[in-house]
This record gives sequence, C-alpha cells and structure tokens, in this order.
Amino acid sequence: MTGKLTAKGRATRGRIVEGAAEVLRERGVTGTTLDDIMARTRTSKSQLFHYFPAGKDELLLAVARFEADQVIEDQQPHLGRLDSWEAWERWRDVVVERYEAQGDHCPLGSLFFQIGRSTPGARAIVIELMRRWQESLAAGIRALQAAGRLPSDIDVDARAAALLAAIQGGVSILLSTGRSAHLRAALDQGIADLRRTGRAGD
Amino acid sequence: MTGKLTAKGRATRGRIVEGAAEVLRERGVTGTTLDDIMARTRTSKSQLFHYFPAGKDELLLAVARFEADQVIEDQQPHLGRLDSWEAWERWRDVVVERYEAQGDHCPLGSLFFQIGRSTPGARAIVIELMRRWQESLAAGIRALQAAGRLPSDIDVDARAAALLAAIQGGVSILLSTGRSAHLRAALDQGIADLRRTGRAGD
DNA sequence: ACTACAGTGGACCGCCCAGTCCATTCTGTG
DNA sequence: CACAGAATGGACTGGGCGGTCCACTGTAGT
Repeated sequence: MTGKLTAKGRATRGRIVEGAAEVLRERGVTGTTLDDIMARTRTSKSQLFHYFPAGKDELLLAVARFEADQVIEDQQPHLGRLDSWEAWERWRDVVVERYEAQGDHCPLGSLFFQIGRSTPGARAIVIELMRRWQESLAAGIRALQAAGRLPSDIDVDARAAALLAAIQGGVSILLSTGRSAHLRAALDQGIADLRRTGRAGD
Repeated sequence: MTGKLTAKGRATRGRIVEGAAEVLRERGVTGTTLDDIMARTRTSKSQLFHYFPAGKDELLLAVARFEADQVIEDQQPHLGRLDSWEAWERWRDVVVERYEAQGDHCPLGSLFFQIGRSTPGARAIVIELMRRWQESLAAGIRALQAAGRLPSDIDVDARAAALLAAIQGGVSILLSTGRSAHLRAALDQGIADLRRTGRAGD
C-alpha cells in the first residue's frame, strides 16, 4: 500500500502524521477533528483519505506508531548504555525531564483509549514498545552483572518488569495529578533497590 | 443542589450513576451515548439533564467519583489492615485478582481522558484517590515498623509512593497488553524489596 | 384538597464532523 | 509529447448525538 507512493507522496504522508501528532498532543484525541489536522498540515480531506483509506482510525494508528518510536528515541542514547551506575542515574534524569516537560498529556495513552485497546493493531504497538523498553532495562542489568556490580543470581526479567511498571505508574500519576514526585520516587527506589540487591545478595 | 432531592429523586440519581458506570465499562467513554445510558437506566433525557444540569461532563464526573470510591472499597478490608507480612500477601492477591477480573477496560482512566485531566474537578478526584491509597500503604509500612518487622529509619512516604506507582504501572500495562505479569512483578518485587530493607538495614 | 415544585416523557433541533465524490492538476515513464 | 496514474482541492451529505423545551404526572406539606 505504501509501495506506490512517490517522493512527494511520502513527504505528504509524513507531514500528515507528524502534524496530526502535534495537534493531538495539544487538543487531545477527543478534541481533534480531521479539519484541525487538515489546517495544521495544509492538506485537503481527500488527501487524508488518500493516504489513510480506512479513515481516522487508521491515521490515529499511524500516529500511535510514530509516538511509540518517539518514546524510546527520546531516552537514547542513555537507555542503550546502562552499563554503570552513573549511566543509570543519567538515564533516570532524562526520563524525569522528558515526562515533566511533556506535562499533562499522554500522546499514546489517549490514542489507545480512542482506538480501543482491543484493536489488534493498537495492542501490538504497545506490546512491542513495552518489550523493547523492558529489554533495554534487562540489558542494562545484565551489563552491571557482567561488570561485577551485581550478583549473577538475580531474576533479571522480573526486576526489569517491575522497574518498567514503576516508570509507567509514575508517568500515569504525573499525567493525572501533575506532580512528578511518584515518578521520581519510583525511579529512585527502583535503582536503590537494585543496588541493595547487589549488597544484600552478596 | 443535591439537597432538594426527594427519596425517589435520590434513587433515580443513584440508578443513573450506577447504570452509566456499567455502560461505560462495557462500551468505553467514546462509545457511550446518552441514549445508551437512558436505555440502561430506564430514564428519559429530561431526567439526565434534571439531575446533571451541566450535561454529559457532569454525569461523567459523578461516575468518576463513584468509580474512584470503588477502587479503594474493592481492596478492603485488606488495604486497611496491612499489619503483618501475611496481610500484605493477602492484599497483593486481592489486587491482582481484582484487576485481572476487570480485564482490559479502565473505568477511571478512560473517564479522565474524556473529561480532561486539567478539569479541576476531575483532577481533584484522582489526587484524592491517590492520596488515600498511598496513605493506606504508608500506614501499613508504619504498622510493620511498630511491630518491629521493619527498621524505623526508612523513608515511609517514598516507599509508599514508589509502591503506588508500581501498582499503577502494572495496571496500565495490564490494560494495554492484557498480561498481568508486570503487575505481579511490581507487587512481588515491591514487597520483597521492603522485606529486604528490613534485613539489610538491620 | 390545594398548591407548589420535583419528577418524568419524549418530540424536536441543530451542529459537528467523518466520510464521499468528482473535477483538476501534477509527476514520472516510454 | 502523451497518457496513466498519483496527488490535490473542496463542495456536499448524512446521521449521530448532545442539548432544549414543553406538557404531563407524581408527591410532599399545609
């Protein structure tokens, strides 16, 4: 379907997705109409349906994919190099900073409430995002093990899963209440507990 | 405003809120119309606007309040008596069970995406819910301290905040992916880390 | 029983907005 | 240059749904 796009077509499609992402961040899913997106991206209705034949849902799905990639990207290069305690601290700072800056809108979350979590396409995107995120955390823990900073008998996957959950929760609470205290606490305690595992399990 | 309601009026209002909550859980916020709620609660449109003059948003807010109370209530009496490690385990089981049963819909979450997190009324509800929840967890930790099962120098609020975040995240991931592994990991690790604090800090 | 007001029924309105359609203009390829 | 198909513009439609209005009925208090 995307195979028959010319250079111009690809550019327009990209402009639509990025522009739609902007508008959705500002107005929220419920408050965003196709006309808003048309205005922002300087496109016509026929273009929207030309590139996303299934209509609004298909477009929202494309934006969701875009935003999901963004989440990981915004944490790089730190998330990819969690091989020392200093690196973990730097990553922590980046995460807190990113989500504090994002404020009280959740591009991905709101998107999924609209599309429906049960939609196979939507669910696949979140699952993939979580998998990648957790895998990076697990890799970081393994790197610490390799460096002899953590014992080798800890349950890496469970720790990575718990840490990921803590972050998600911290972000949720930040979105709902506007306060980042929980996100900070989750990250600080999570990393501290990991360190303590090293000492206590020794 | 609620002062001038007769017994019949109060009953009807209650029926509307509870019925609306049901429909919203089934169809989601976006997929629920006032007509759906009318059908479910056997009411007419004029009744809806009679009890909720500001319209749909006011009704959704009332439902949000109802659901928020439900969240705490569903964890009782365990959440209120976290005074032994066994109690903590029982509570853990209840939480996992409750959210696994709830499946992939989030009554509160979806409500807030619709009403808008920035709405003062909506935000107040979440903040109050989080406060109550976290306070119960903190009370539980203090109870363990009082029983001599935990050292007295730990940062109770930070631990409670981190634990709450972990739960929220576990639930979010459960909603998005349909898998409760993260919620379980978050609770298990959270409680285990708390116990370890006792041993390591001793 | 009367009266004031709460409670109820349901027809009606009007707008918003996703989606359709066709006419027109570009773009690349032989 | 020709022409096939992609890209674009924008008027139009249809219905879904929140919200309004008024008429009618029940009910509590004197």
